[in-house]
Amino acid sequence: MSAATLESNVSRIHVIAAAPAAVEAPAVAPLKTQCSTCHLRDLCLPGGMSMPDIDRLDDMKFNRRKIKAGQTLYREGDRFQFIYAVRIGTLKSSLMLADGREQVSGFHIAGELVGLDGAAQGSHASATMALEDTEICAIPYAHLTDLAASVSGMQHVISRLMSREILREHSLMMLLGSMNADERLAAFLLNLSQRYAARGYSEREFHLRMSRAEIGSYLGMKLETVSRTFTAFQQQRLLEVDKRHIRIIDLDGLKRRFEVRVH
Amino acid sequence: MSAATLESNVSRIHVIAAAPAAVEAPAVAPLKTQCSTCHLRDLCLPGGMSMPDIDRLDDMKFNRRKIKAGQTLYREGDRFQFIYAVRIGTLKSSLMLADGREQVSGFHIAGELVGLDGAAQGSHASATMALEDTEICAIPYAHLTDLAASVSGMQHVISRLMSREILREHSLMMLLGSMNADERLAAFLLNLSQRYAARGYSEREFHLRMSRAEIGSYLGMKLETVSRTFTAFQQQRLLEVDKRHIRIIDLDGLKRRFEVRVH
DNA sequence: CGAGTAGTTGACATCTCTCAATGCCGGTGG
DNA sequence: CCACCGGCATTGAGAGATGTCAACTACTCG
Repeated sequence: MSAATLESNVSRIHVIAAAPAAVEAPAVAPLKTQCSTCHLRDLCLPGGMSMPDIDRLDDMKFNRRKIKAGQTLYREGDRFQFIYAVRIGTLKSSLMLADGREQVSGFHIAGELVGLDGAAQGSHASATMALEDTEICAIPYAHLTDLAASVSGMQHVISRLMSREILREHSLMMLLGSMNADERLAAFLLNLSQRYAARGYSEREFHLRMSRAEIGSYLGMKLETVSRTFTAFQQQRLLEVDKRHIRIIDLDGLKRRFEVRVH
Repeated sequence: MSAATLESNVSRIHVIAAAPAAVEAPAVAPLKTQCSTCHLRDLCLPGGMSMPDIDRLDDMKFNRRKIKAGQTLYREGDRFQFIYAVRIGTLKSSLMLADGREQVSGFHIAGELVGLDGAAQGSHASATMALEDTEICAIPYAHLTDLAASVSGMQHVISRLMSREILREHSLMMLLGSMNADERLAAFLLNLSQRYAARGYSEREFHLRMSRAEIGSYLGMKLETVSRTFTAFQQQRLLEVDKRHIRIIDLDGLKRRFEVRVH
């Protein structure tokens, strides 16, 4: 059921502070990862790259880190050094208004990349924290751009990643700007469903890793409204909801209620 | 007053359909532009680049195009070939929901870049049209990425542009997700004010190029609410509003009402 | 001059928020 | 082992903000 338990026996290393950008692998290194043998390679950074290009990625041997539930990967204002690929677990990114209001800007699951927002000003504009015990690959951004100079395809990969992030935010803008509560929650659930499906999990049954308040912040509504909308969907026999466990009964019904390509 | 009339005597060429990506300049070429002599160079693509790098940009000799008010630069689904730098005028970009609902995703003025959203999938995700007679530089994206392979700084420039776009959208998400009507309109006006100021125009007095409905769509509210909020601001002596002409009386008051870094 | 578009304003409907009470866990400590 | 506590979720009632519909004005363009 839980993605976290499926693979939680991987390593025991905790690197919380930013790791030094060591290129040479020391004799006894922290756990390193190669893209070519990663089970997420088609979804993640190397998606769409040619084998020789992926080999060049392998040369970089990315550091892995574990982040416990509730710990932050980076905060607003932190120096931008890495982008991060989620291996296992779930992250949330959020923005802060001066008066403390929070806006969740995204949830990230295995195979997704986080941290691209830092490239514009050299520091992160958002904060990102783990919603459950999570493991990531830290990809030194400078090395990636170096690689882009020599590997022709890499330039495109970076651009595509960023552009994909722009598209993702487009969808959220659409949602926040022109949809009501029902449509927002339906869009959110359908989007999650698709992303789980793409990773081989059930598209109809999953466990939410975020609270009602976090969903609400992401969707621009209050937690009570999220809760009421869940109840309404349940009464309309679209879903079965038990706290954070969701079972979609009528997927087409949900889609009919709202058809949009999110992400 | 109007930026359009200031410089409308530039050229008379109209290229509406996507121009062929002609690299070799024909004997009698359409008007070409060099970044190094452009009055917008500090705000636009070459912003922050070194002189030798800008010289490389000059070699590309971008085509200019004029777009009349109401005409579109590209539509959702069009092949992604160019990014566009606004020289004169104003553009709006928008996204479409299946049922026809529109969400304005941005307004673009001189020195700003448009079209980056196409890089992810090779086709544009949004449509962009001119709100007044507008002139742009068409920058062939493929040439830009070619250049990135040879000019070390160019890779960073592209990434920074995209990341800036991500930040811009962050602000809009913040706005749509966690602000009320007053705050939205205040943020919108302050943002415009800053952008005009950065271009040497008045930060206190300007002419809106977009309708109430377009502002509303951008801010996630109905046109009537936009209108009422304008009236309220006027009654609070924050603004003087005469249709699309805005004069900010109490800039600090507006900021106090809402402090956020947008764009 | 007439039609059409854009903007404003009013009255009312509706949706979402706010505040408050309650229930349901899971963890902790007596 | 049980009582208690804190965090999360649900639900209700009422308030407040924004949307809807409609009327009216001012302009612009033919």
